[in-house]
Amino acid sequence: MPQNEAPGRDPALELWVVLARAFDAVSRHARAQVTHHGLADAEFGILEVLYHKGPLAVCEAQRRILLQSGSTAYVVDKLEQKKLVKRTPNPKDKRGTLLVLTSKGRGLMTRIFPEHAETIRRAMSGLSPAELKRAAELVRKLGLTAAATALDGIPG
Amino acid sequence: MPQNEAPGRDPALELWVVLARAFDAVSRHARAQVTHHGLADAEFGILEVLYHKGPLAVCEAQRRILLQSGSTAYVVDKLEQKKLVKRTPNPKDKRGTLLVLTSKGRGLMTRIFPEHAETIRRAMSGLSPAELKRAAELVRKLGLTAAATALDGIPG
DNA sequence: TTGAGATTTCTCGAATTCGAGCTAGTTTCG
DNA sequence: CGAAACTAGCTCGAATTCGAGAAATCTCAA
Repeated sequence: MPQNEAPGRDPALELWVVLARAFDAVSRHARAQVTHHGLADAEFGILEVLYHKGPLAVCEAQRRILLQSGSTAYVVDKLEQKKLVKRTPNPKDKRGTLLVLTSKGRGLMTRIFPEHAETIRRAMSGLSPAELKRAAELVRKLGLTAAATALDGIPG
Repeated sequence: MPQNEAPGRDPALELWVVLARAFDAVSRHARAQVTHHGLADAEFGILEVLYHKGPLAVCEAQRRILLQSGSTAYVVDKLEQKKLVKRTPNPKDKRGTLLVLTSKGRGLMTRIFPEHAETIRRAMSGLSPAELKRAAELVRKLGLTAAATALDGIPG
């Protein structure tokens, strides 16, 4: 049967395929580690950004974890129930809410973040430091330009 | 306040962050295009693999779309309801089911796959052909080694 | 041949995510 | 000032995904 242009022929489609696979493979490592501590991926994402950046508006945290606002509200609810973060009014913007790590949340991150970093390092140990660096450059450029390209224009 | 080792310092963590962002950015393009035709991402994934490889066992299709078996059954149900694929018994393995594109399904893919390819190409147009090739090499290597690394070993 | 272990596929409930739409607060600028 | 446009964050229903587990079949070494 005549195979219509195989995706492997097109460099962009090929990269798309390997990108999805790599993301999935590394995700599994990250998820396994994080689940191990009773956290969902997105929960860990929020905690991590607060841990590294300090208190943030919900919308700022949201941008970093790549979820829609409805999902973010759901995740923040969970974290509040677990007493890992607290919502506080944002004095700079009365629309907004500031997310703050509780001491319980900070303690948890202090315990598990190093382990998380080690998990990612191990998952990526197939690339040499130079390869990691080069890959990050290229993939960053890809992400930035893809994000900057208009979503709409369906050709045809 | 003292910022604990910023993720930007660690090449592996850095790549992890940009990888997730790039995947997300390109996904949005793919999703927008595919949604435009009334298909979910995973539905398109199944159709595409059948379109390019011919009839496949459910488990083979599943491996390529990176979903768990429960989710795959759900997606295949949807596609059957839409009369885009058909489940047929697998003569080689009585446990299994073979997925076959209907003519409606093949017609749909013939119409929209070229557009999909163009969408991906456009989303990735920020990289030169040489960069695409190099990125694919590195990211493929990353994905393969990450997939081959044991999931369990939580250090500590 | 046989039986332990692996594979394939599905079901089902729970968890997560999306997406649209709403309210309230903010910004822009004539 | 004041209207229009935008932003922040939420709710809610629908869609999707996961994860565990069951049933059928297959594999392969003893």
